[in-house]
Amino acid sequence: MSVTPSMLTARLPAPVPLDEQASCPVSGVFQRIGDRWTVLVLVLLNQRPHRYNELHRAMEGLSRRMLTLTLRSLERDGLVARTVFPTVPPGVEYELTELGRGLLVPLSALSDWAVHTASRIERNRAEFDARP
Amino acid sequence: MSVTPSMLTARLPAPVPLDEQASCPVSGVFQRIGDRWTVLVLVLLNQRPHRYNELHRAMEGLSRRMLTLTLRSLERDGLVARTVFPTVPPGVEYELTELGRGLLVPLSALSDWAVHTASRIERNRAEFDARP
DNA sequence: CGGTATCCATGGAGATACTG
DNA sequence: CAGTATCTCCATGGATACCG
Repeated sequence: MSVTPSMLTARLPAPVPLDEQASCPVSGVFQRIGDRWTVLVLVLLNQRPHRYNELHRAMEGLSRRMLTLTLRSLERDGLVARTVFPTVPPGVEYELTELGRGLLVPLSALSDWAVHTASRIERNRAEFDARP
Repeated sequence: MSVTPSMLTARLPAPVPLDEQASCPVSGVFQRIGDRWTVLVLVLLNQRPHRYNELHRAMEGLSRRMLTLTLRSLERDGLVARTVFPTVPPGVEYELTELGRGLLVPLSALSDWAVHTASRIERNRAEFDARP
């Protein structure tokens, strides 16, 4: 079996509300890459190209099914390029495209924010949870 | 009934993988605000403070239940401040905190990226879907 | 007005087994 | 090696009704 439309849309949250995306593009991006694995894959591929099983080994707890789904989705958007080497056994390499590398720029800014505010947020949560 | 821990954690994707967050802070942020509504609420509150039902009316398709969950989660993290006016009937206002406004900075960068690449990604998807 | 409690359907995602 | 197919579970989140 090849890649079916249902496979590719399976991981999307819901019947994507188009006007919401239009009114708020950020929301669209977040729903697109805000799952458990996508960002992690992007970060790994930003370091260097990876083989399929290399990615699988690098990410504890990620099933092959979800890895495939995640990679296909990224490939569909043109954020990741998939290259097959017709060797025996076959080898497949994944790497970021120019578009994908571009996404990592604002993502890095977000990462910086997360690192800077992590302890602050942790305190806020503890404080909130301790409230009557 | 007051706010229970289960209510607040209910919307989190899963038993939050702590070491993943540590190894990749971006992933943590995304899992935190990558749901359907959080970013939308943040954007609305960035325009000006809103009352509860004002937010509810502004967002088509958002149930009161999810609005409350979303707001509580943001309040817990200290991204949003909740102020009760002891009037009759009671009024509650939500506004961004300094921390919350800070988050909107990298979020804007991401938004710019999304706007700039939207058509490109749409083309990529159409192209991918048209492949044999 | 600003929530909360409960019930329930849906679909996201893990486990497992199979294939070119 | 690099996937795919199927089954299954349960958390996410909508609908509805009630409350201070």
